[in-house]
Amino acid sequence: MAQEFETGSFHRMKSLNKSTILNVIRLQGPISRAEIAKLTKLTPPTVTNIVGELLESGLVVESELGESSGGRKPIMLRIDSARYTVIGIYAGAKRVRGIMSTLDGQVVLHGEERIPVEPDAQTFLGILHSVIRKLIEQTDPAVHTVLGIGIGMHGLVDPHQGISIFAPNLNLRNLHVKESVEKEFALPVEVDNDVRALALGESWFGQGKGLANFICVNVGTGVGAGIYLEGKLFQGASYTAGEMGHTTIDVHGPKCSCGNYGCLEAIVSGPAIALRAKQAIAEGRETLLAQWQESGETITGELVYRAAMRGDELSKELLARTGEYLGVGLANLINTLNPSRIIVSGGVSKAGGLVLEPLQKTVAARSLQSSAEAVTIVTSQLGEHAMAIGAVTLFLEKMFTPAGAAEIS
Amino acid sequence: MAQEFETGSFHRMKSLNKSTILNVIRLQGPISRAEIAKLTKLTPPTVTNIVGELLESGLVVESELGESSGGRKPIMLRIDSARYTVIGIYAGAKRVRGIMSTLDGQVVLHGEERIPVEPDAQTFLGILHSVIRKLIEQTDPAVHTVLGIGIGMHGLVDPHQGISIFAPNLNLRNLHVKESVEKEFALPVEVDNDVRALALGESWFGQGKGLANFICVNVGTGVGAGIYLEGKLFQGASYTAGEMGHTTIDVHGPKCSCGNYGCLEAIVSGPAIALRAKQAIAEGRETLLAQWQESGETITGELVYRAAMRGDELSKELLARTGEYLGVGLANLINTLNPSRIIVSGGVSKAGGLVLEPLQKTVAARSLQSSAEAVTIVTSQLGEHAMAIGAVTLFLEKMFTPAGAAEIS
DNA sequence: GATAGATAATTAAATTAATTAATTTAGTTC
DNA sequence: GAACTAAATTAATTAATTTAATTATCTATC
Repeated sequence: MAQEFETGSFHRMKSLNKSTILNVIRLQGPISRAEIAKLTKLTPPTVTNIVGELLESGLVVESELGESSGGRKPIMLRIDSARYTVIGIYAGAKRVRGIMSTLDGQVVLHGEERIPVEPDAQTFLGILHSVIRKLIEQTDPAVHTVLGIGIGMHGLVDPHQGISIFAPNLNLRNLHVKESVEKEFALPVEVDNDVRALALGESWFGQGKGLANFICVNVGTGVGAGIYLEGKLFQGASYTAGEMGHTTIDVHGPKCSCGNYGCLEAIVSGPAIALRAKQAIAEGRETLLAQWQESGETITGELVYRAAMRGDELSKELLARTGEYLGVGLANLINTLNPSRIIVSGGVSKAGGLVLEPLQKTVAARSLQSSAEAVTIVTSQLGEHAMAIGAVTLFLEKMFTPAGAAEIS
Repeated sequence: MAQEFETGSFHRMKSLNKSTILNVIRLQGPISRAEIAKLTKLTPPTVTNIVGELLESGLVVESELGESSGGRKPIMLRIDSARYTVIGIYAGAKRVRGIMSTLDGQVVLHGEERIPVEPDAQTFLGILHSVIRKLIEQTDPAVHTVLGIGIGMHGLVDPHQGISIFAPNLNLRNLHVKESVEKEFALPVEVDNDVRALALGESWFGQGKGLANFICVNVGTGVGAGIYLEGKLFQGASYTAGEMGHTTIDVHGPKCSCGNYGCLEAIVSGPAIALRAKQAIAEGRETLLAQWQESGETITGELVYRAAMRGDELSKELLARTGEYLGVGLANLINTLNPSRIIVSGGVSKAGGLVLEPLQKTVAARSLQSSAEAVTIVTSQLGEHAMAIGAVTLFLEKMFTPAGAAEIS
C-alpha cells in the first residue's frame, strides 16, 4: 500500500492559486483582477502577482476596459484562446481522425486516415504520427502555437502511463502511445479511452459544462459510458469504469456476443437493432427495409433510422423499443449514481424523439423519484468532431490543473 | 452556479499538513517523527512543530521508544485512542441503536430503544436523544471524553445540512436531526444515510481499509449500496446515489412493490426470498418450510436460511437462485464502476457459501474480464454493531479531515 | 471644471509557515 | 571511550500570502 499523502508547501500553494486564477479567467473571463479576488477570496496583491506571471507566459492577455460604476475602469483579462492550439486525435476502429483546436474548442484544422485491418503496432503508430504531422505542417507557427496533443483511443487505456492496454478492434496490446508520440513530436501528450475523452469534452464545451456529476453514454457499435463524478473523470480501479455494454437488464433476453444473455449491448446497439430488423423481415413483416434489402442495401441501425424517418412502421417500432430498453439501462445508472445529467451520444442520439421519447418515459417510470427529479437527459451537440474535441480536452484538463498550469511557456 | 474555488493560504496549508500527519499517525502508528517526515515528504522541523500541537491537544501521545539501528532511539507517537470516544447511532425502521466507541472502533457501551409505529417528529427525536443521553450518562468523564456524535439514518439524508429529507419507514420528512441533537448535547454531530455510513465504517475498520474504490452492498429488507470512490463517500447529485434496490436486471421479471418488473429488490431481498418460498409451498413442493409454516412460523428470508442449513433442498435452491441474481446485480455494478472490492452485508451475507458461491460464479461470467480480475467480493465482518460503527466513522471522517482536524481541543 | 467619492490596481511592510543548515540528544559499535 | 549514526530540536532563511498604505483613474456633483 504505497500511499500518497497530500501535503502543503509554498510551491503547491502557489501552483494551486495560479491554476485557480487561470481557470477563473477561462470560465468567467473577460474578468478584472478585482473580480477574481472577490470570487476566489484571494487578496488583490496575490491576484496581481499571479496574473503578472500569467501575462508573462502569454496565455492570458489584457483586453478592453470594463464598465465602472464610479471609479477606475477595470482592466479585463482573458485567455488568449486563438493564439494557442491543441491537437486532438480520435483513434477508432477503422480510422484515425485528428483536429487542431484553439483553447476555446474552435476547430481550425482536421484530417483523417484509414487504419488497415489488423495492423501491427508500428503501422498503427505510424498512422497516428502521420495524422498529427499533417496537422502540424498545415500550421503557421506565427499564428498558432501548438501546446500539446490529446489522444482518445477505443478499448482499454491506462491514462496515467499513456498506454493502450488492449484495443480490441485493432487486436493490439500494450501500445506505448504517449511515449511514442511524445518522442516523435517533442510535445506533451495525454491519452485516455475515447468515451472518457468524450465525457470530458462535454464537460468543457458541451452539455456537461458546469456540472459536477454527469454521465456521457455513447451508443453505437457498442455501449460505453464516460463517468464524470465530483468534478473529475472517473477511471475505476483498473481503468475500465463505464464499460456498461455488458450490463444485464434482461437475464432472459437475447444472447450477446459475450456469451451471456440480455446485455444492454445485445439489445440497443446498432448491430442489435439491425439484427432485430432482419428477424422481423424473416418473419415476413411488411416494411420498407425488406424492399431496400432486396435492392442490395445492408441492414444497419442507421438504415432502420432512415426508414423510420420515411414513416416505416416496423422501423419506428424498433427504435421505440430501443429507447425503452436503453431507458432501463439509464434508469439503472440513475438509481445507482444519481447524476445530474445524462448525455446520450453516438448513432442512437441522432434518431431524436423516436428513441428519446420512449426512453424518457421508461426512465421516469423506473428510477427513484428524487433521482429522476435531479437528472436531465439530453443528446450530445458537439457534432462530428465530438470524439476529437474530447481528446483535446484530455490535454486541456491536464494543462489547467495545478501541477500542469505552471509549466506552460 | 455559485462555484467554489479552491485556493491555498497559510491556514489551509497548515491545516492540511496537520491533518495529514494526524492520519499518518492513525494509520501507521506507532510511528516516529522521522518516519512521518519520510512518508509525508515534510521536513523534520515541520513535523516536530505540528506534532507538538497535536501532543498539546491530547489527541496524540508519545509512547515507548522504538528500535534503533545505530543512533538515537525514535520516540513513537500514537493516537490516544482509548481516551476519546464517539457516539454512533443507527436509526433504522424499528429501533434506534447506539454505541459509544473509542477512536479505534472498540465498542465500550451500547444501548437501544424501539420506535413506535408512525411516530411524529418530536417522538422520534426524543428517542434519539434518549439513546444518546443514556450512553453519555454511563460514561465516566475522567476516563472517556466524548468528542462527537455520528448518526446513520435509513432513507434519504442531506449530509451537508444534517437533515433527514425522507424516512419512508417512519413516514417522516425534513427532520433537522443535526440541529436538534447538537442543541441538546452541545456536541458536533454528523448525519448521513445508513448504508453510506456502513460503507464508511468498512473503509475505516472493515474490509474497505486502504481501498480507494469499493462498494458496500447491503441486502436485507431492501437493497442499498454505499459507494466509496477515489477515497471518498460518493453522494450523488441529490444524495440518492446507491439506491440500487430498484435497478432492473430482468425487464420481464417479477413485479416489484414500486410497480415495475424485475427490480433487484423484487428478487433478492429477504421478503422476495420469502415470497418465492411461499409460492413453492403453494405449488406443493416438499420442504421443511411447509412443516414449519404449519407449526405457526412465519416464512422469512432468515427462516429459509435456517432450513437450508438443515439440508432442505428447496431452501438451498432458493438461496442459490438469490446468489445468481444478486451476482447479476453486482456484475452490473462491476462493469459500470470497476471497484476493487464489493463488500456484501446484511441478511444475505450471513448465508455464506450457499449464496456466495453461485454469486461469484455469476459475477465471473457476466463481468468484463479485466474488471472481474480487479475486484474481490467479500462479506462484512463488522458484526452486529456494523451500522452504528459506520455512524461513528461519519464523525471520525469529519474530525480527521483538514477543516475539522484543527478544531479538536 | 474643480473636487469629493468610489473603485481598481500596485507597492511596501508584516506575517505565516515552510525549508535549510547547524546543533543537541541519545544511542551503537569497535 | 572515540567515532559513528540516527532522531529531534533550534536558529536562520525563504517563499508566498496578507495587511496597510498608496497611486491611478473614473463618476458625480456643486
